[in-house]
Amino acid sequence: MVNYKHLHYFWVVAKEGGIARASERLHLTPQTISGQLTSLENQLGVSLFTRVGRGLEITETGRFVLSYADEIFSLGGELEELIHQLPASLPKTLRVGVVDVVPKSIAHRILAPALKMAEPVRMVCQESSLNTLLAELAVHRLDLVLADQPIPSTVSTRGFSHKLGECGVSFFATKRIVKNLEGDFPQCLDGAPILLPSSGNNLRSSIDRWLDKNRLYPRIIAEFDDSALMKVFGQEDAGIFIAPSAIETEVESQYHATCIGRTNEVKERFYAISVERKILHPVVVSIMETARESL
Amino acid sequence: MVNYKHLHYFWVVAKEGGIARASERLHLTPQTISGQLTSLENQLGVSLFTRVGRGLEITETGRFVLSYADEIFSLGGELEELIHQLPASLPKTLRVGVVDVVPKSIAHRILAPALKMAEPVRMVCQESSLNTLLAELAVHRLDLVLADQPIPSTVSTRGFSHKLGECGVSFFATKRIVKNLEGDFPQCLDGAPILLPSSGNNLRSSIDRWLDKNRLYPRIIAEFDDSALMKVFGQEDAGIFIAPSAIETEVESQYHATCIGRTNEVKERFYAISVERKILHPVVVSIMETARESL
DNA sequence: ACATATTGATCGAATAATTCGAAGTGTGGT
DNA sequence: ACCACACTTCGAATTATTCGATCAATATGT
Repeated sequence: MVNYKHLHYFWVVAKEGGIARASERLHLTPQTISGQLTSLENQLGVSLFTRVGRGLEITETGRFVLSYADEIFSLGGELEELIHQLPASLPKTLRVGVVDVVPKSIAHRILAPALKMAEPVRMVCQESSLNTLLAELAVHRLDLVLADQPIPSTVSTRGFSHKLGECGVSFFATKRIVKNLEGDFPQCLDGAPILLPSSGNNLRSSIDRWLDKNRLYPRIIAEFDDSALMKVFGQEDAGIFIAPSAIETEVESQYHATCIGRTNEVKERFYAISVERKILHPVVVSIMETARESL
Repeated sequence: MVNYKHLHYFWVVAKEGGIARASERLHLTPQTISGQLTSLENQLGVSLFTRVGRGLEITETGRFVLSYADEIFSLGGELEELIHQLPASLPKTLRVGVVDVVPKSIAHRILAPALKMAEPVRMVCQESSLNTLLAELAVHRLDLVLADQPIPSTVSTRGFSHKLGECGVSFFATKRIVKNLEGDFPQCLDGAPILLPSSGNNLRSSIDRWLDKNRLYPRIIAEFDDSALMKVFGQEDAGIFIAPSAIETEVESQYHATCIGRTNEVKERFYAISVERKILHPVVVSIMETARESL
């Protein structure tokens, strides 16, 4: 571990161009700084300065270290400067990660109550894959992750999954696609162009099983990590696409498609993942309650 | 001054989500960390965590501090990681600042020898105003500044100016401009369109004095901080422009202009400014020697 | 060439900080 | 009610930092 105190002395010495001047600025005696500088060199195992004449000259390695020290102590200075002029009471901020397969309207429905609370809440949303988000959650950069599956047991991350609800899935298609479908739902899916979530995804596995059971073999046009992107492709006549039945009407109006059928044999489930077993964050508590009602 | 040791403990506690887990990772007892954390809060004058249940919850201020700590200690880690895998002998790097009024070909002529030395030298050039460059020089981010004047006495910067040489100035113009000139040099300058260095510049003052003495009142079309930009305007028929006589042929061929006359009454001087009175950097030494010969 | 001021390095003692053991408080689970 | 857990407080032991005294090297001025 680098000693930041030593590094700081080094930084001042490098910027002041000598121990003597550095000692004035730091209100320390030169012998102190000289000693600490030598400690730093020993700890790092590199030489930072070379004596030349009666002064010091920074080495190339020293320059490299200096460039880092510059950034580090600029940040430190900035922190000190800003910490006191922070607004007295920062708005409560809720940091949410949304797994990208979770439909945006579902996410909105779940998160909306947070914004309607008595005390003002600022929400910061981030969208990514489950693994990325779990990593962020682990280091407390997120308060909550919205996912379509509980925390996988293969992941070593500490965390607890809270089921928010589940619902069946509906199939959607634009008029142009519907026109070419033969037969009723679900038989019409056989041989039809379809857009699906990527393999490895939880919902995808369920759908695959269901299609298989019903001897339906649609033509897979494309696979998506992001459900919104999938829907946009669907809107552009790329193929049949899927969404939770709970948001049927939103999908129909937003993407100009019609629901061609639904099943309750495939369930899409939604989970809130948090670090603590017991939910502490008051905003999260209210989210969980509302979610359980509305799904 | 923030205590980076305390800040580091805070960082680990925040990332691990508690003092107990942090103490394991740091191989310290919880009471140590608890104490140091309280010191940090007192020093900063803000509260970073609040007790909730039997654990800690980070405050909004804490989150703010955490975001800085994250960057700071990531940089520190990066530094530690990279410091040992640095190439054993980094190429000697010479950081030069060139004041923008100094013609590029002059700068090249002065700096070229550095690249032809026995040991490999990497050169990093930066172009800006004299004041900006002197500030960089003061904090040892530059080894050398190439300027058209010695270090101004009004500036508090420590530093020493070494005269590299001087030469007269030549006047250039494109064919289209020459065609409209009346009389011989220097009378032809009177009333003629001219491009000049900005006011406040050293060379500019000399030129003004010289023009005045000779009762020449050219029409000043534009003023430039950057001599290269001025020449480009000259090339595009904007007016007569000026360059040191030493680079007459380069200017003529590069900017498709002809020299219409020269004077030795206006001298352009070039200086190398360094922090130490005695030049230590071997590369700089060789630059100075060659420069004195070639100008 | 010499004295002198300036700069950095080394040693050991005084001072300041960090750390840990022991004991205490409050909380949550059974 | 009890115990296990997480954080605090207090005082003593340990460790790190700082400074005075001293030395070595070098540049500057006479």
